[in-house]
Amino acid sequence: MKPETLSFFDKVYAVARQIPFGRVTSYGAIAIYLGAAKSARMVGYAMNGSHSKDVPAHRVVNRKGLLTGKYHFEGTNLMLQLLENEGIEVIDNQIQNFEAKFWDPSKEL
DNA sequence: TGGTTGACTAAGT
DNA sequence: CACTTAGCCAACC
Repeated sequence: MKPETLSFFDKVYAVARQIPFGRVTSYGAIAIYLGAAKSARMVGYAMNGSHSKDVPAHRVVNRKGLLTGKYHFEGTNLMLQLLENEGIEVIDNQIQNFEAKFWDPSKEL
């Protein structure tokens, strides 16, 4: 492989695409998996371009399980709907039983 | 080339 | 307990 052709963003997309159905992860977890633990902000920043990618951005939330990025989706409830569609209960932008749904790429990938 | 940005996180007030 | 500050760093302009 030639990682040089893949920007940090592309790596983020690659990991995000591998998030299992019905599971979620955090920006920081992805950053750690990519070897840039301090670049959690970059992961979120990368998701800005996820619109044109096949990236399930709705499965990526902050480390509290809060849907901080839901306003970046088209509607106000699209992200919430997508999560609920996967069997994830979300109340007030907060994923319920978040720890059970959490998927850590550095451990499971 | 260099300053600004931000879908984060942890720690402090 | 809610808000603020600071650190972080790759992409963007």
